[in-house]
Amino acid sequence: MNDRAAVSPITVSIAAVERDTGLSKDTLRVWERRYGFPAPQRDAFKERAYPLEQVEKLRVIKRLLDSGHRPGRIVAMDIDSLQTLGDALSSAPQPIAATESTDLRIYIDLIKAHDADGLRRALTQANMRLGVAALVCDVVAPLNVMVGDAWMRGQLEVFEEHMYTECVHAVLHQVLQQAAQTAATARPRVLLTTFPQEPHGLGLLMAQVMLSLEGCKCVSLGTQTPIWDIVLAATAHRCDVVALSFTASQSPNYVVNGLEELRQKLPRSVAIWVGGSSSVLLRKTIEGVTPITNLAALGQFVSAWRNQRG
Amino acid sequence: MNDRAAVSPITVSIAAVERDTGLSKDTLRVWERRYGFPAPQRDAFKERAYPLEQVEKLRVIKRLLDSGHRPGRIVAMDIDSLQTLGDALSSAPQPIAATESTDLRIYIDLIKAHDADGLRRALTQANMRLGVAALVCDVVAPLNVMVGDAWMRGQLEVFEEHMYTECVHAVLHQVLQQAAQTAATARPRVLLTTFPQEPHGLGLLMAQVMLSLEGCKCVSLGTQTPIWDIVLAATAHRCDVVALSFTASQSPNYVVNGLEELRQKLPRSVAIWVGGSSSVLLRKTIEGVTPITNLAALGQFVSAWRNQRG
DNA sequence: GCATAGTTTTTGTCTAAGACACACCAATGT
DNA sequence: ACATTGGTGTGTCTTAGACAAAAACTATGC
Repeated sequence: MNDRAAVSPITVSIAAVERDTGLSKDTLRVWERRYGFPAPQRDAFKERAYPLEQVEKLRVIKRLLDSGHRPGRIVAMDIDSLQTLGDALSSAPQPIAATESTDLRIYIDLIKAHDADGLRRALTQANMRLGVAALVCDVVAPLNVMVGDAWMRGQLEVFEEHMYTECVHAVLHQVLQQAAQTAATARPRVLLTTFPQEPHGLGLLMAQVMLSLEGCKCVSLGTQTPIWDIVLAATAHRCDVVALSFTASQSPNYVVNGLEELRQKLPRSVAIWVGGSSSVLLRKTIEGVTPITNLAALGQFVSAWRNQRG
Repeated sequence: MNDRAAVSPITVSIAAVERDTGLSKDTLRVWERRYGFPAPQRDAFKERAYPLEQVEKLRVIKRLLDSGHRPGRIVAMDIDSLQTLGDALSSAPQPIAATESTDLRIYIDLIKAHDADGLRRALTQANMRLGVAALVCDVVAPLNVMVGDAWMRGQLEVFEEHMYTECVHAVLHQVLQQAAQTAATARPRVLLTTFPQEPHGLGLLMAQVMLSLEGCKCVSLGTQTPIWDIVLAATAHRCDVVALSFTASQSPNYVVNGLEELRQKLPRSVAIWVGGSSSVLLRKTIEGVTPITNLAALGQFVSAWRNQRG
């Protein structure tokens, strides 16, 4: 039926690689020309057929790219050097107390045991023991980082990460429900969403929890709202703040352009708050856009807003 | 700074059109060559600059494509003819009683009024009044269709649809929480997820609610799980059934190929149940894959499974 | 009248190399 | 110390043509 593949063990098409790695077809072809990697075989129709090991390496490269490395330096490196680079990276920025770290291991163990119920229960208990704010800032946030790292090192399967995300989602939704409903007249009114190519909603949900705690009125649009619709929604809901979340998988270019475009289309009276792990947010300052470096500090920004306009 | 645009009122790049319409750059260029539409202007760098009205028309075309029309017939049509086509389409398949329809209008009105709190409250009340099953099958399911249609006709903005989705998500999560927790030993154990290019999780959540009602043990991976990871997860969680959800935005080709691949990699003892609005599911029969035509009938499939293996 | 098999059309994706804007980095000049 | 310049890295866009896969149509046989 499908006479493609069949050249060597298992190979995948360029379209599949684009889906799996997030690198565009154009980029894959240009790297091949410039750096000699990837070096796909050709199938019966002379089209590129990527061996799985090369796709694996491309994923590692993508992850390193997201954390600040440049293609010219790393694309041609062999897989071992890349691994070393990755290890160095993930062990460096860990300002978490050792006791906390060991604490968090029990969650990782639950993920590895595929115990969704247990994970949900453990998170709910952490909520009761530590309180909502600490659950979000001291448990979920560092856990996200640990899970991301473990995945990059190949210690965690994709489906295990998915299960984790789903559990956290459920627990945070529950927390949000329990938190006393905010009055419809509360201020500031905050619109939460992400840009079109950002599918990760966890950061958004964490922000929504923290903002609700601070007594803000939150309206979430979920993920991937077109920029023009963000503007329309902010107007329709009479929002004071638009809060956006970005992960490192975003093209920095698009993030900056998008934010500038949004800033231009949105009335100056509406503030833009951005957070997440995308490194551009810290490197570049965009006029009229406030970067939120960590979730625990969100309360201060809310206070500042109230002082200025309340 | 950005000297692009500026040719005419407002134009967008080909990359932006790809994001907004879901049509690939290749497709956009080939349509231009073959059908004479879209007919983008050129910016200062001779790159394609699409006027907003053309993007709007492309979105309508995309929607018609998803519901079975073919490009050659509709791409060159003018906007009015397309609109007529769309109206004919959405009024035809509506086996909903008139009384129900008018009932559902109140939800649409709440969406139009941008009243997220009110919408959530109305849905929660419907849950108490009608029960969980009726909420899902008689309210949410037909509402999804109405919202989709209203959006295609331009009666609803994207952000309004997003708000609706987010509210339903929250309510269903809440319902799921309240439903008596299923024992860990309950059977069948069902794994819920979608294929990589399917971002819509609402159908999944509805199915999870219905399955939980029937006393199944559900494990959700959220959306967009790679096929290989579905196999790994099904094994790790010792699942009896893998349930997948598809919307019409899926390329039929990919759906069928993906299902065949999954069927091949998964042990025969694990059933595959598929549901959703993708028309291929009904047209083609795939060996070892069970199509679920409507949510209300899910219970029968669960009973059948239990009779056969319990 | 209708099923099956074979042919034609439609459609989206892939290929190739080149051009070029924009971002980054370093070395120069004030 | 700091602005300006220039080189280089990088990804996206451009072109037209080729072609596989799917859909639609046609012909044949019963």
